[in-house]
Amino acid sequence: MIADEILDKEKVMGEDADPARKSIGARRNPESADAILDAAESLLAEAGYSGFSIEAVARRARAGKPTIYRWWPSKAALLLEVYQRQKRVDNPHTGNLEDDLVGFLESLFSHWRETSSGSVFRSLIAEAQSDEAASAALAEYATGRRAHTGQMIERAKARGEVAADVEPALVADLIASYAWTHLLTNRLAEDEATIRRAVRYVMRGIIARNR
Amino acid sequence: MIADEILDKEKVMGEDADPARKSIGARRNPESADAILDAAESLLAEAGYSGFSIEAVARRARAGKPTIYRWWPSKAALLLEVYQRQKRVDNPHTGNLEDDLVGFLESLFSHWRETSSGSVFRSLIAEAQSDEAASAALAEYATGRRAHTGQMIERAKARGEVAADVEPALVADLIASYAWTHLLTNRLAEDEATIRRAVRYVMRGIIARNR
DNA sequence: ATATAACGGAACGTTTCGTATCGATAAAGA
DNA sequence: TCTTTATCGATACGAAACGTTCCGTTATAT
Repeated sequence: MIADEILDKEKVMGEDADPARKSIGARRNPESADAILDAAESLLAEAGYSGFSIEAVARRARAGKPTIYRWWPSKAALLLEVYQRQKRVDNPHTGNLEDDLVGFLESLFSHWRETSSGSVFRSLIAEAQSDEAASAALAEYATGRRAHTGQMIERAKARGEVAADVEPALVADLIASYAWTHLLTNRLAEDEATIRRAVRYVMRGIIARNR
Repeated sequence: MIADEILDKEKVMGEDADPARKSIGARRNPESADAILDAAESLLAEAGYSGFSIEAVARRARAGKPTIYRWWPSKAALLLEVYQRQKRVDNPHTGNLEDDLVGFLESLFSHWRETSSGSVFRSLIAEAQSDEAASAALAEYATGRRAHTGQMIERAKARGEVAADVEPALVADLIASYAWTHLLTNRLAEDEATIRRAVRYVMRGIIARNR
């Protein structure tokens, strides 16, 4: 087919991850975009949300402000992509729900502590208070994340580890809330024992009695 | 005593709520201060954190910006006082812990929904991401609030309603986290049944078995 | 080789923060 | 009654950041 060559080139050059882009010729320079995202991420890691401004990002990335605004319509959009680019914490599956939940929270906390991810997420929450798009994106992400954790509980329920009348989504909500609040109040340094005790209260409430 | 008259006058005029004030002659005009706080609160109620700026507050309160900065050192400080001026939701005591917790969450949710309190609190959380003082104040408030809820659980424990090995502070943390997260993700409209189901999971985990 | 388009840099207008200066006003003391 | 003092609103200011527009350059695609 004739279009193949064009498609190939577009694939190589474009990395067009955003299907909402209108103009045909519009495509990012991957190097430039990466430098901008890297700069934004490192600024957030160093100074948190206070140090995050489009101009500071442009300075650090040696990019022009118009370049940033060409690809990201607002500060919130850039923040959002930095956030989405980060690696997800995946749910462990040890065969024991309590260990799964504790392991999940521990790796989430350490991920938030040891990378820029915590700062980015806190900034996104802050931005969501004054930006509608960020608020919607945050809500959507939170819903998806809860569903993911819910599946972890669903599997335990299938194993008979969890009582039949337990709603995994609600339990996942409790667990996720615990994590969020600790992030927002600078209490990520909890050790495993504390986390395990908190999880145990939830566990005792949902565990199958007839074992 | 000789000092009585002077003290009386200071009491009438000053309403010196801020002991950190340095200059002796410095005291707020209560009417002016109230107008400023009212303006800030109504702006937050109408447009949320987006509509909150010192200049907008000054315009609405028919006050000068320097007047605001004379009494509040920063945007965060004003936000904080608006927040602290709001009425607290007090913990019910029905003699049944589950009813207490559900009642507490319900009245907290409706208070956040139906007054400006929710907007103010969300704004405070946002501000805490870029202002150190707001962050410290938020952390302090959160600690105190958890302790308050913890006492509710402590009472139930004294009644024998809760297992002996339960740490009230940790359970209070779970409950408060649930509330915060729902505020931040625009999920305050939950009905009583949903809240009760969430609380029930916690309850089942902490309830005394030997009843 | 030429047209296209993204790029960095600079400048612009706007908004907001927080500060400084000014004259007016209202209350306290002599 | 007159003077002093402190607070008030108004206005202007510098600094910073947002988001936009223009320009000359560089790199890509045909």
